Amino acid sequence: MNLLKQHKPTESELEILQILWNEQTASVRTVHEALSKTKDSGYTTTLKLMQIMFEKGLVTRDDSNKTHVYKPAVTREKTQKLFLNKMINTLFAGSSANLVLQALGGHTASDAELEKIEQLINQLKKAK
Amino acid sequence: MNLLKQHKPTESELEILQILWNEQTASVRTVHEALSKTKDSGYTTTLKLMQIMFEKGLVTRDDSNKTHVYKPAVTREKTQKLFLNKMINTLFAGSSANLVLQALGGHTASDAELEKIEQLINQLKKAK
DNA sequence: ATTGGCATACGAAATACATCGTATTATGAA
DNA sequence: TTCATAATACGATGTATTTCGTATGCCAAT
Repeated sequence: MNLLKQHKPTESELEILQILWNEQTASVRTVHEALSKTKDSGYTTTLKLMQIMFEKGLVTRDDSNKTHVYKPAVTREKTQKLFLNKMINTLFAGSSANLVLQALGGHTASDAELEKIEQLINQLKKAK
Repeated sequence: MNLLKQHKPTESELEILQILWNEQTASVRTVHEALSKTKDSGYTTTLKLMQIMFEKGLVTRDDSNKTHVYKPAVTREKTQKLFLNKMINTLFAGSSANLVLQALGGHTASDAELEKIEQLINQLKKAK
């Protein structure tokens, strides 16, 4: 239970974080309801997971009321970066560009999204 | 032990696959030597992992000699795609463009790499 | 032929993760 | 007040993963 460094969330923890990031704030019940759409595990499973996440420092909670209210304690961006780094290192030989090429190749992005990416590239090129 | 669908390699298995992808072909000894640079677990640990990977179908091996020779049975590309998909879904709200933006933002890519990405984007735009 | 070294096979322990059942507690309605 | 409902706490189980120790076989050099 390291409180200093960001824990690498597990698969299930990520599913829960996703919901918290969207809702900002949620009870176990709310999270469980949302999870149920794509998964079928019991309520106490969700509860237990969120309790563990609390111990790990992945979420905070307000327990002043009977029904505790949870918030994410790590940002989506930081977590994305954590996993991207890991992935770039273990799967893309350290090259972020490799990852980008693979991601763009395999999945279709909308025109608007492509525009955004192009803009970012132009910015990056200017910054040199 | 599903022989049909690609297994999702574990963390340790990915480390081994990386080495096999680079070397094309390697004995347990070779893999273990390479692993030792960044990790310190025993030789039999590496051996056992590679045996399990063989059972899962992640690698093939030639056991006609005393020292078995292993090859990757899954491609780097397929595996990259596997993890990218998972990641895009669980961390980037299903948007590959989000992932690309984050990856480009956080890591610096070389000019040449940016060029390649730009070219790909142009191709994608034309294809519509 | 013996022996030392390196290889594989395999069982078993240690850890992490996901899941659930049961006990207990708080709350609001009858 | 009593009781049903819904929430939390927590222990226990099951499974996957990582790790290692020990047994055993093979081969080459003495």
